[in-house]
Amino acid sequence: MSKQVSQVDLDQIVNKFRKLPQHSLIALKSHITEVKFPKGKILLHADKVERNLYFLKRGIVRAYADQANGPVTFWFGQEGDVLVSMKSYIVNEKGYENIELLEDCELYAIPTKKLKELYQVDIDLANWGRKVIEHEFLKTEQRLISMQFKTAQERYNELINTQPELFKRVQLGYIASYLGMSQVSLSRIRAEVK
Amino acid sequence: MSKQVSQVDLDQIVNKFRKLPQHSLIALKSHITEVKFPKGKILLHADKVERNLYFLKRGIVRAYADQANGPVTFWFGQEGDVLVSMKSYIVNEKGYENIELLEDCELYAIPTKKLKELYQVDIDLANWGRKVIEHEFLKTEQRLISMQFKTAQERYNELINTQPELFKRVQLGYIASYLGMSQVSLSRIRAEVK
DNA sequence: TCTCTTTTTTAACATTTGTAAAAAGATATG
DNA sequence: CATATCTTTTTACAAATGTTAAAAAAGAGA
Repeated sequence: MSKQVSQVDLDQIVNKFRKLPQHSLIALKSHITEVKFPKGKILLHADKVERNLYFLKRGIVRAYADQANGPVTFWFGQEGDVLVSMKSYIVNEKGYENIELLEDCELYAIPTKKLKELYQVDIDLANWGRKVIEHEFLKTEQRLISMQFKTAQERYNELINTQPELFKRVQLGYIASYLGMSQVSLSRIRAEVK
Repeated sequence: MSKQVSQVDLDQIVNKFRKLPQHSLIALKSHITEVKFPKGKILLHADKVERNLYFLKRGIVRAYADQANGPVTFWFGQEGDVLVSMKSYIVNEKGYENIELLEDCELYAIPTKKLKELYQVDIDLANWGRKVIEHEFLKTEQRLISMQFKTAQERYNELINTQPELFKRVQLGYIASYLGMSQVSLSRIRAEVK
C-alpha cells in the first residue's frame, strides 16, 4: 500500500484568493512547467536575482536569511503556497532570502519575467497578483505584531494550536528560529507544558 | 516668518513606486478629496470596516493594535505614505489596527470601494495597487526578520540611524513599543549610548 | 510665570531568555 | 545491528529585558 500523499493541483492554487477567467488561466498555464527537486535543495539563493516563481504542489520548504548570528528561518511554505524571492521579484535586486526544500518537492514554475509581462496585458492577472501579495502581507503583519509583544510561551502556543502539523514535518531547530527563540528555550517551553 | 512645513503633493505620492499614465491619474484624482484633521484624532478604528484609504500629505501618524497587555504601536506613517486599515481593505472584515494622528494632518482621501472599481477597469491602476502593497510587504518582512533575531540594542541603532527624524516627532513610549521593548528598556539603551 | 499634566529617566528587583556543553534520543548507512 | 551523525533535551550559569514605583524633566494652559 502506498502512503497517501496530499498534493494540490495548479487550479486550486491559482484560484485560492481570486478566481481567474478561463483565458487568463490558460495564458498563465502556458508558461508554467512542472519540476521536482529532492529534499535539501536550495531552490532560491539570497545572493542571486532569482528568475522564477514557484507554486508548491507537494512538499514543505523554509525561507531563511543569513543574519550576523547565523541563519534565521522566517517563513515556511506548504502545499498551495507561492514561493518567490520577494526582494528579487519586487525590486529586481538580489534578495536576503534562501528557500530550502525540507522534503522532496513537486513544483510548478513560471519565469517572473513572463508573469510580469502578463500583468501588463491581462487585468485579471494583474488583480490576481495583487490579491496574492495582499494576503501574504496580512500574514506577515500579524506575525510581526505577535513577535513584537507576545512572550515566547504565547508564540509557541499560538503556533502549535494553529499549525500542529508543522511540528510533524519540520525539525524543532527551524521552528524555534521561526518563533524568534533559541532551540533551548523552545525545549524548555515544551517540557513545561507536559 | 512662517515655519517651513514639508508636505507632499498628490502626484508625488501616487507616482512614488510606479508612474501612472495621465488618464489613470485623472481617473484616480476624480474620486479624491482633501481633508484635514487635528492631532489626536483616531482616523481608522479597529472595530470598524473602514471605507476610505488615505494618502498622507502632511503630518505623522501611528498604527496600533490592542493586545492583551495594552496597545502595541506597529507602524508609523509619514508624508507620502498610504494609510489604510489593511484587514478591512484586503478581506472586508473589521481590522486589528487603529490609526491615530500624532500631529495635525492633511490627507487625500479616496473610498476603497471606488479604488477597487478602478482596479477592475484600469490595468495601470491595478498594477499600481500591486506595486504599493508589494513595497509595504517588503518593509514589513524586513522588520519581522529584524524583530526575530536582533537584540533591543541593535533594533534601536537601526532605527536611529535610518530614521533619526522619527525621534523628534514621536514620543519615546510609542517608539519603544514599535521596537518591541518596554519604555524602560529604551531609556536604558539611550542612557548607555551617551 | 506658576501649576498641573504628561513624558522620560532612574532604581531595585524579578523573570525570561540566551549560551555553552554534555547527555540522551533518533535516524541513516554500511 | 553497530556505528556514525544529526537532533533534541537537560543543566548550570550569564545576560538581557520586564515590572513597579518614584523622581526628574518637559510641556501645556491659565
